[in-house]
Amino acid sequence: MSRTQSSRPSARDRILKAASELFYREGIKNVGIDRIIAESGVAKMSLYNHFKSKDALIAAYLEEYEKNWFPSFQEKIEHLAAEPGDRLLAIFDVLYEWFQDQDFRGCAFVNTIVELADITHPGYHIAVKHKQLILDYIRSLVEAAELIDAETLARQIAILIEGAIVVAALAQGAETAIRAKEAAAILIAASQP
Amino acid sequence: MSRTQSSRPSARDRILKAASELFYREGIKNVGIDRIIAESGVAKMSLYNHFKSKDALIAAYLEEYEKNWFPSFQEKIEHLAAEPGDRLLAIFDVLYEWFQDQDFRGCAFVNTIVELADITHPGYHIAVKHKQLILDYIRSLVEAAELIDAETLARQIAILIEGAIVVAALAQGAETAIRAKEAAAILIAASQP
DNA sequence: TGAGGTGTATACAGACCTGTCTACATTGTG
DNA sequence: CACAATGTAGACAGGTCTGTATACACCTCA
Repeated sequence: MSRTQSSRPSARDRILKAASELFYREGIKNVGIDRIIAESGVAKMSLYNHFKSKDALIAAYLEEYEKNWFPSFQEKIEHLAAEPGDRLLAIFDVLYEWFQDQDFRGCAFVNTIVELADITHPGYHIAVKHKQLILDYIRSLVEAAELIDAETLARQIAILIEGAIVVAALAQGAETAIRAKEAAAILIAASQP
Repeated sequence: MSRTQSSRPSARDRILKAASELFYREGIKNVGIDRIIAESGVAKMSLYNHFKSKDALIAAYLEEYEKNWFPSFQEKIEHLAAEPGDRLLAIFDVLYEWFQDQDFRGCAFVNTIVELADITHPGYHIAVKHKQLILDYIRSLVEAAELIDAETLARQIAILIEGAIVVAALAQGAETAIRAKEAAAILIAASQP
């Protein structure tokens, strides 16, 4: 697994970390294998021993991203609010934090799909699964809040989330999250039974 | 300008047409110059006589796209509805049509920015200008409809539009436009003076 | 001590990509 | 007709990219 004595992370971990940062910040097609091995301080053969190809590395990058992103997202929301209705709104406070990150550059999954432009690439299904997971979580909150027409409301909130991410990334304005939150509040109020 | 006798479009027009289709459908980085000249039936030197570089062609592609997209968007909306409040909702009917297009693959400007990942690229400013134009148009409709807090409402509707585009592109579901329309109607109703 | 697993360093093959060069064909205009 | 502008065809230089091959170093465990 990891090196026994040295505290240095394993080659695989360093590759994934470097690939994640570079792929997200500069785009998949703009980052070559040589950049990744230079950044992670690993030999090229080590990379190809751990990952069959660049496409496999891309898929691993998305899986790694998902494994970290969603639990962290959910944890932050549930730390901010206890009631399901409040948690729906807290989503946008978490987005607000995220948008303020210096390196924020939109959704890694959406960006990757745009760059790949190929629904047969393994990364496509990981991205779709990711969006499904978020939608399921929103729906569970909407249902727990006992709001009417849960499916529609959940999907509308998902639209607000995606829209806020795109607008914030393009205009570089975190306050987009606040406007989206106000819009979500109005939709939720209109869905009271 | 154009060929006098033959009805064949000029080389420049054919290049732009081929580049637009290929760039949008397959992504900028996935389409090489050779593909474009093959598709447009033009010599490579003709392309480089009309466009200084691939980057210049990308910028021209975005300018061309903008020149067609927004007037057509506006025209369709104003054909569908006369009152400003109705036109705000008609936006989403136009999106619904667009999403059903076989080749729909999201917003060309957003996709290009994601692929370039470089705010110094000339294409970046064209894309930002495009989004500003849409926001200005929405704001003018909101103001004409005499709704309160025009700026906020306009930006919220813009968020719904961007979100609908992303969700529809990812899930390949045109009905996303209808859910976004219902959400917009609720926001508009809440903004009645 | 010696074997095997893991990582390193680097060269290289082969594909592809942008952009340039040269030589030739076509067409409208004075 | 002759000239200039425009387009064609294709070779090619120079760079980048992915993925492979080779030779060597280190560490662990028997």
